[in-house]
Amino acid sequence: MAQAHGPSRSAPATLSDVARLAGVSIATASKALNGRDQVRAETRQRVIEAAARLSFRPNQVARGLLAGRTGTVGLLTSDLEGRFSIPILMGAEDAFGAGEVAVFLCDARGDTIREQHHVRALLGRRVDGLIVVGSRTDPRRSLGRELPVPVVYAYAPSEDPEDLSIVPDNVGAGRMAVDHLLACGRTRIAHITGDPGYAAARDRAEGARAALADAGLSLAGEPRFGAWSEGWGRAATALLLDRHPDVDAVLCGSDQIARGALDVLRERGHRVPEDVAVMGFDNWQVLTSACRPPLTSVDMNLEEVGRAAARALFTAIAGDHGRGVETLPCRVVVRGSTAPLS
Amino acid sequence: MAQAHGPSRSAPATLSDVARLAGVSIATASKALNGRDQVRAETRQRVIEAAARLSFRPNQVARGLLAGRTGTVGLLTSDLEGRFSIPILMGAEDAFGAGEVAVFLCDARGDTIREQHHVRALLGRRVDGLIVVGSRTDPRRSLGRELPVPVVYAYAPSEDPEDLSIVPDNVGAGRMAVDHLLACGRTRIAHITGDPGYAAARDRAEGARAALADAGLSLAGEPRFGAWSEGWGRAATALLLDRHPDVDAVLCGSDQIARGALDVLRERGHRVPEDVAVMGFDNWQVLTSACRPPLTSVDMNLEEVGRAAARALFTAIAGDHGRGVETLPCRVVVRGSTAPLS
DNA sequence: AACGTCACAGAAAACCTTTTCGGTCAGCTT
DNA sequence: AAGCTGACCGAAAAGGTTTTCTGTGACGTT
Repeated sequence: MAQAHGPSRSAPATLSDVARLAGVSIATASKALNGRDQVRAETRQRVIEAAARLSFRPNQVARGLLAGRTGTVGLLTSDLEGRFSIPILMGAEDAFGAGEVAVFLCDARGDTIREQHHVRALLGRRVDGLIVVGSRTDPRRSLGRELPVPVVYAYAPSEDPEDLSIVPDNVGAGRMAVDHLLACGRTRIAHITGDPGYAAARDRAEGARAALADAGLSLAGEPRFGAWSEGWGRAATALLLDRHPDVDAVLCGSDQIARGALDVLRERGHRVPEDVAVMGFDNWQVLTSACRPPLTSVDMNLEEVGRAAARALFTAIAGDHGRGVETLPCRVVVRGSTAPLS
Repeated sequence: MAQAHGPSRSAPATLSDVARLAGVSIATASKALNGRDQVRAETRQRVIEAAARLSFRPNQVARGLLAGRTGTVGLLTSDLEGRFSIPILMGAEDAFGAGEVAVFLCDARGDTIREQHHVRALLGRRVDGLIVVGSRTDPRRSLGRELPVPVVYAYAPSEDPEDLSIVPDNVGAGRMAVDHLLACGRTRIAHITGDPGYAAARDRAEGARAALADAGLSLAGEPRFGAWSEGWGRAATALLLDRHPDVDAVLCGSDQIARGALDVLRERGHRVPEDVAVMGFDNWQVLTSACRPPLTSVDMNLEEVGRAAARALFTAIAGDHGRGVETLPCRVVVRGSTAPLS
């Protein structure tokens, strides 16, 4: 199966090939192709044709060496598997791709050693900047202030306030969720959420509480912290219904938890959304659309987080450094699991 | 918030800085650091210390320009959002990272124009090779034979048999699934699967049929093609139970379909796995562990597909080209939804 | 003392592009 | 005819590293 011929592997054409074919010097060829003046229109045309014939593509490596900027950035994720990195990565890739910047992808797999290794490798390649994507919104160790290139932290903020971090506004997300439920006329709202070790869980709960307080209300019972799983969603909902049979809304800390809640509600004969409204967080398409009824959820706008991080890195590379933690708003996506009380 | 000072942005040390500090010429410094001979041990030591003091990292850009190989590859996905690309990407990143190769990530978003654009950009950066990751196992258009670097197709094979493609063995996966159900003593096996426009659906069905034929059996009814959704899983299972109330196993074309099937079975009072065994494909953790009972599923070994693609690209870059479609075996992951008939 | 050998260090070329600066030539003015 | 202007083109340097080739001493041999 293996063999050694393969397709044509001729070395790509260089500028001097183009120049030779067009009968001009290298310098003239460069000027002609880059739209600089000092070149007669007719000469320029000859060069352009020669370049086309050889399918010449300027060597970005050489250009990078000369310019001191390579037009590349490193994107360092700590956990590709987790589903939060992907939309951020897509947003960043999108924003950079438009700006002719190429992205090196590195996955540290949650290992600090590997992360250090990747940082060194990326610096060796003279990236113009770095984006560090975390897997949780809890603050993470800074890469340090002594790096030769700007760094932007996305999703997981840096512990160092001198660094620039872009994160979704989880507190605001909790507020928005409760505001939506209040707008639906719900007043007995319970909150079932995930692992209290996660800032996301605490922040969302805090936002929910604050929004209720603003309305002169409070949660039905304490927030129920547990795990980010359907199993916990089911268990906690069962308990909730025993203790507070009159709830008219369950705000769940994730779509998975919400899915579990929906299943138990349905099994126990509660109608959603007529009797009880249910909401989740993350707006994870596969889950929200598989739920019965489809799940209203708060979208964390992660793709926008990625785009914003990319833009921030752009301006930092241009010399204009930001600092501190910048939060981005989320948005409620309404589906069948919430509706006004009739 | 924005401002212009920021951390130290001194240009990284160059080899000539090191040489000057060590009091030797650039050439000697290079030889000392790269372990070549022609350098006295004492001199070498001085150079190494100087390099450490300046935290010198050789400029891979310059090295790449000289060597003609950049130590970079392009990873071109057609659909990052879809969950199949990610494990492949992780496997490839893993295999390359160990080999000191850096990966450019590009997402074409299913758009041919954008794909072409990315290919050109990557070639301009003089990548040593390309991996093209598809979102479906259906054959896709080749990038062409005239590219100056080797290309390996992963997941979605190239239409051109001269190209090298690495794909999971969906036919084999169908066989393995049925073999497992047969080993559990099941004989009345139904198959509910997804969109018949997908080769994955057809291949798995074909494998299932072949394995049953080998055992002198056939499917309970025709394979039920539909959509890759829980909704279809529910609907098809309801129909199936009406038509064939005596099935003792349902092989589902995806974990989502299987989840729908499980829900309907439970709602109708069938015990899983005692009365009916249920299996899915893809081994999508979030789903398999959220199911009641946890779902037995066929893992497509996508990470291994990514690793194999990376290895194949490695050897292709070394000049040893493969061709044709190479299939990789899958594996059954047994959980609570299948068990021997008692 | 002349020569050869050996160990080591440095100069320079190569990789490819961009940019600066100097040079050539036609055409024009005085 | 001499000088000037302006348009155009090419030589060369720069960017950082690796490698080849050419020294340059020290030392040992004849």
